[in-house]
Amino acid sequence: MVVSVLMVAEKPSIAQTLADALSPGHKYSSRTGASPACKVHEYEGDFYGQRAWFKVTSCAGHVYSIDFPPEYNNWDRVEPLTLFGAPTVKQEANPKLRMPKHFQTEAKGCSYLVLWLDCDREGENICFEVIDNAVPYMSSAGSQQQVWRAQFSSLAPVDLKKAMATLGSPNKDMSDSVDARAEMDLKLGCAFTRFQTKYFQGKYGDLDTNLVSYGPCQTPTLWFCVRRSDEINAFQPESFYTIDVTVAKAGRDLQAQWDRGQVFDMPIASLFMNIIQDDNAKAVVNDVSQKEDRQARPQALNTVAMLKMASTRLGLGPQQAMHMAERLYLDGYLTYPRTETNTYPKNFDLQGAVRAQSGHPAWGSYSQQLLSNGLARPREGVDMGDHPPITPVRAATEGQLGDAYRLYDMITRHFLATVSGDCKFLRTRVNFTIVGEGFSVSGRKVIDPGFTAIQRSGEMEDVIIPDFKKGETIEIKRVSMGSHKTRPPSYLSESDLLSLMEKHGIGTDASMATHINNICERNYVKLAEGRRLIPTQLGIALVHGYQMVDNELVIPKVRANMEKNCTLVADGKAEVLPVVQHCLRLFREKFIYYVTNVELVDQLFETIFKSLEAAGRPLSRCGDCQRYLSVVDRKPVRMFCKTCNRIFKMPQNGQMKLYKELKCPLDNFELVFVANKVGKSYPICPMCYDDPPFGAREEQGKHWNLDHPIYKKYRPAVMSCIADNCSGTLCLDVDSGPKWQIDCNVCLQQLSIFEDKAHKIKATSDTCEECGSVLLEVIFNKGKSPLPDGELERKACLVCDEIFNTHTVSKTGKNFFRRNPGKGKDIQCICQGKGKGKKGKGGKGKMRRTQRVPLGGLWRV
DNA sequence: GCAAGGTC
Repeated sequence: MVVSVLMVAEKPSIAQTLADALSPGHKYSSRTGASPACKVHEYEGDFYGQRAWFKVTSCAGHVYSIDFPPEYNNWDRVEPLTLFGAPTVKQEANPKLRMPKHFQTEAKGCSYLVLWLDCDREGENICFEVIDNAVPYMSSAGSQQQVWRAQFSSLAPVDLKKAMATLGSPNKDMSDSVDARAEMDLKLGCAFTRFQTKYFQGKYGDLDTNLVSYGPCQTPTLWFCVRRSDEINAFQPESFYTIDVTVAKAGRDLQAQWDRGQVFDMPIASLFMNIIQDDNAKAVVNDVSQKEDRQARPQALNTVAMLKMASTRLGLGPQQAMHMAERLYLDGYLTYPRTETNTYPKNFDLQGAVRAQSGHPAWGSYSQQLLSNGLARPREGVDMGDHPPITPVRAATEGQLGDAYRLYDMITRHFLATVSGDCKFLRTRVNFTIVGEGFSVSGRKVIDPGFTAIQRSGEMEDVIIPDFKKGETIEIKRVSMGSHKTRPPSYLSESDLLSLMEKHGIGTDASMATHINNICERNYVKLAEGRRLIPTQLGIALVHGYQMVDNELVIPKVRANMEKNCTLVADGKAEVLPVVQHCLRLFREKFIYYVTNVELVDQLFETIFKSLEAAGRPLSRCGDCQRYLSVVDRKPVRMFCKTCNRIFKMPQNGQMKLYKELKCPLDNFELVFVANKVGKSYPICPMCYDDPPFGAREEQGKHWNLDHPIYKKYRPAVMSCIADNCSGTLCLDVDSGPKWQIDCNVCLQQLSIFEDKAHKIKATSDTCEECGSVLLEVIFNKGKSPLPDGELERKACLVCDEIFNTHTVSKTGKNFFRRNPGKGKDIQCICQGKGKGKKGKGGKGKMRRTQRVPLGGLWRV
């Protein structure tokens, strides 16, 4: 019997590597599965003594990502503090890839599942995402273990085969630690980000960011930049002095180095100066030494090293470099670009990789030379067991790669450099004394350029000096005292920042570039010349603000502590729940403290940014207070009412003007015209745009021009809502007759009038004598009136629940109709005049009739 | 609209 085995890798390229390594004779067929991204490779082989049909496929990273349920994603209605205790849901990380479906279909009929995900915590976590989708659809494996985990430390065929022979089980603890980290990151990141964003955007009109974000990785990343900027600002320059001696030999002037380097005392420097300046002073050579020195060939490239080099040598930002490297990887030019390993695995085919370059127009001959002379043994480094260092796979020209060629060129030259010899050079040092003070002149001559022949930036220039002999006297050409000042350090470069992040464990090889990009995008730092990161006033205010409130919010320790706690979970020394709860409780406290002390941060913002009021320009009238709303034209574009203390989100693109001074029929706000250069121009109501009426939440942010169906459905502004604390407007649903319904456009309270009976209602200019509310005019159909006769006009007060007959066209004279409020209770009709009620009980001239009030009468529902 | 982590 042939059993089926499903094997799953972390990404498509590894599935292919697996099939190549494990299928007998490299014979396998490939097809597309339910996911457009992940192929399925199939072959027949042996699985622990059974004949088996193998299906090798992959994920594309995580199947799921964590988020809040939709109801928690409304920034206006959810208090950020509640996020700490909010539930979370797992969503498909990329629904287009249809990964769950992919595993469900491939799992059918399989008895065994072998998980080949990357051997790190994230990989372990993805194992369980796969298990959740696959196992319920698999066939029984009898008494055998059904789910297996391959543990491999390299992707070399030998290692993969070894892993296949020694399968283990997935580690739930490691997986749990990832869930723990994800939940904490989500909750505290979102809580702080939402609070800060709303707080500062509600106060300032010229914040130059859409989002005032906080995160356990991005915030410490910013902290590094601000700390350096603080150091620069606090820097006090100090004077120091040098003795600059120029000697001459063979017609050449040579600048000598003073053995003391520099002194910080002016009198001392002058003293030496006086001694040396003596007319009789002589420079006598006391030593000439020559030493062979070498510059070591570089280490193999891992991600961080590549990003640093791309930044310093190519001027490419980490994010940009990462994208290029990914492209080159996907197109088969490079090995996987996300790796921490900077040493080649033992069985890495270095020869093959060099041979692949031997036909290249720029470095083909160099590669051939390397091959014929023999490759140098690469330097040792760290093997993290994830992926080999970043290495070119096949040769490519500028024509093939376009823009990305620069990066490819850098990586390939670097690769060739790692298997080239060291750069050897001869250092010559001539020591001489002038009245007992030591000086020297140095020269350098390259003996063997080694790797610098291919890695241009490593190139060294010769410094040739004439020959000197011990004991000889040299001519002193000039002596002077140099006065200098110590200089502050520079702003951090991208490369410096990457090093710091790596050192402090902020982010991963795959995410560091994103964190740096984030702080740029949020306008916390600006990229300056030499790819240096200068914090903006916003970035500085934020970091200094955190420091004043709670320094632990911003220092790298924040991340380190979380990681430490997650490690406890991964090592099985702690349970997920208590760890997550502990950390969240801690951060909840920090959050509360931050919120209560945010004024400290705000003090810093105050000096930098303009208040909403100062930044806005008056545009249109508020529907509630009839004063002018102001618009803040910079993003996020918003309007605000100073009097009502309310902010209205507005469309982010387009010029805003007043629209014919027309008012929104629903809420009386003056309409605003949004003029777009591209696309449509349209009028909107600030209120309806920000908070769509009648619960049309899903339409938030959409255009609410006057053609919107909701404006046709409702006859507006019947009167103000009668609910407590509601400023809404009661609007008549024009489609609802004859069972007329009146809805509040804000609190959504629904009222209805005279089920089945009323013909038409509208607002009048009369008010109720008792409560002062606007009275509605209610017109009944002839014959359908609860009253015996004809067509009546009445006015109704929604607040007092009363209806007044004001006029009748019947012959029965003046009627008065009153109703006792309450569902199911009787209403009474008292006809005054000469009417004749069917069941009239009153005497002459007075008629009484009772009728059961239908449910859904004239009271709140 | 938010975090950080995978990868496409």
